[in-house]
Amino acid sequence: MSTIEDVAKLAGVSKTTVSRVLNNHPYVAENKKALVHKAMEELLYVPNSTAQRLRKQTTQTIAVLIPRISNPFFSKMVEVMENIAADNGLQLVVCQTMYDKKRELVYLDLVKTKQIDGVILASLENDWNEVNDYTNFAPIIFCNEYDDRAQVPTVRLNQFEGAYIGTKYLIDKGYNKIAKCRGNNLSGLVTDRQRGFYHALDEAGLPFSEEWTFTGVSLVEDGRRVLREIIEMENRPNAVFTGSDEVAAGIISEAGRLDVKIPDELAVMGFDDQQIAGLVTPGLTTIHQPVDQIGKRSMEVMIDLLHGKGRMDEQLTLLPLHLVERGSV
Amino acid sequence: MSTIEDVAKLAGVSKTTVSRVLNNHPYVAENKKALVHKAMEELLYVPNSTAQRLRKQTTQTIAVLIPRISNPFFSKMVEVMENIAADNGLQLVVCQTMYDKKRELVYLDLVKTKQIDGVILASLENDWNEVNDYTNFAPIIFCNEYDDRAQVPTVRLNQFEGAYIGTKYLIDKGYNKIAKCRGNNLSGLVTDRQRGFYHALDEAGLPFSEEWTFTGVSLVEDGRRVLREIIEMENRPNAVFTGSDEVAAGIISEAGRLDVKIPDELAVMGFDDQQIAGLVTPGLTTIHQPVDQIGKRSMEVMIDLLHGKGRMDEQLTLLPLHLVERGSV
DNA sequence: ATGAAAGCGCTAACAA
DNA sequence: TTGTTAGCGCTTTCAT
Repeated sequence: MSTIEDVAKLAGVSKTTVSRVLNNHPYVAENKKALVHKAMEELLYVPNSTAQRLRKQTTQTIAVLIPRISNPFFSKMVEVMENIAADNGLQLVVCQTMYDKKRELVYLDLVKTKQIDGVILASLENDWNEVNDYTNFAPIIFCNEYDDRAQVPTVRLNQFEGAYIGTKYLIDKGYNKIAKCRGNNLSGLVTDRQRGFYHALDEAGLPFSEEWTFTGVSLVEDGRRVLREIIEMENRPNAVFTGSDEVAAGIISEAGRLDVKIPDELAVMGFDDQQIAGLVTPGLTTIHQPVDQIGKRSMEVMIDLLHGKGRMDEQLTLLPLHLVERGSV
Repeated sequence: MSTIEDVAKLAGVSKTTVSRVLNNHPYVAENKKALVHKAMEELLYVPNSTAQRLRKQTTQTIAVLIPRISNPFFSKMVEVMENIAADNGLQLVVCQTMYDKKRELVYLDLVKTKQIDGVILASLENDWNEVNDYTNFAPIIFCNEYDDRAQVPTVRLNQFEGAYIGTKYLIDKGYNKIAKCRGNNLSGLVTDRQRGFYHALDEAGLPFSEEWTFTGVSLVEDGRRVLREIIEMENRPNAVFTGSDEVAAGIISEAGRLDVKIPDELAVMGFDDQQIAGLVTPGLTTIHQPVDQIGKRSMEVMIDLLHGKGRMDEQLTLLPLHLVERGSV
């Protein structure tokens, strides 16, 4: 591999001049510029980006933390983010926490060791107190997930409202025994959804049984299990608020297998409006989250931060969500 | 940020000794080691990985090229890859070509500028001749996709056989007018699938009409379009080999909407065995590709290469595929 | 067992 | 407009 010095020698100029050509500096004579370019081609010269990084103290790399990329919501989000990153000459490192606190901290350490310029948190496993310190090392922003204590830019939806309108829709359709599902952690997002759910119930004066809360539910297979558990229940709910299209799809599919009528015997409310919502039978009535916009806006906020625009302290972007009717309710 | 020099001063030793402690060298007195550790903690010292990279001439980063991450086949593949990469202290940079030749070359340039230690090609847009030169800069391997001219390690399936058994299954079920879909490019994988498809047809003495080839088809929405076109046809096929579960799901969903009976009026053969295959109605009969294994094996081959094990010239891993019956045929 | 010094490849003051 | 020089932070000979 040839270096900037080889090019300088061959072109008969100094390293500085070569560097200037490389960085499109003004004040380089055209003839020297040509000489340098010729030398570069001759030597098949390519700048070593690691050396550039060391010198410039920047990596042109940002990390996005998600639970797992095979969740369609996140893969779509990452698709959008990566496209914008690429357009801006940035690399995107995908970090899957796999719902694990330790893995999350290992990824955050990348920031300490100067391996990345910024972090987009699209999920959060640890308590914010564990994470807060990392904000000293590089810009960290929230995307979709959030925490009230965090003084960092956040791009998200009103999850309280999302859960509220979903639940209210079920209630307005006459369902009065509504179960709900959630994963394992209780993040800002999950907490707000719970609040929205209960608020709709309270408003309508409907009861809620703890028996109707399913936890640790996030995959299609979990949805199948939930349906099987529901139909075995003594006091059986007639609707379920899933908080996830994957879970909802599992419920619907299993219902088809076991000949449980959707929505007559059980109404199913999804969340996300993933592609699958339009492919199951019946189609999934769900809360549409504008995942493209969330991903796009988040990456833009991050890029602004990297360019010194925008402030690191609180700055909230709230995106709209809405209900999509398809037939499962 | 404190550097190795700060630590050395505070501990009263040389930079060299600190570096030795950092790298678990033998021949460091226990008491000095303790001194160094204490100084590190006191200063909240973290090594700067860019400096390490420059010195060691390695990045601990590998890139994976895919069309787009939101294709469930690839998101699952990347999930597996990233987990193994993380376990081995490697970062995974996701590179979406978006089916674009230029973007693919931009990503391959990462290798030239020493930004990554290796490339996993899970798709290929350019002709291999365009790509071959890059093998001089870093290890490049094929995963799933492949090209006969490439002398690089390849982890893949027998796509000829996959297409053959899928098509033969349709024929054995009595379907005799079989359409097929493909995307836009004609890679090694796609070419082999075509050969397998035609081989089964020839063997059975079945005719094929060019009218029954749909190209530029890769998304759910494309599948919907294909179904609409098929039912308008004069000489209408009674089965379709899609080459993609997403396309197949689109066909099935649109058939449901338009009240076309699957498989009676149209049999649908998928490819991949994505999650969605078990969620549509009827379930998708499809060719199972062991995506977990492909991803896992590819990353292992790459890691071996990085460790100097394994040879860069031809080395083929062929993984098994099989048909899964579900009801769409 | 430890340290001095060279240098990985590049950029940016500063000087000329 | 160009070049000299001093590092960015780390690892690794080579001495001792």
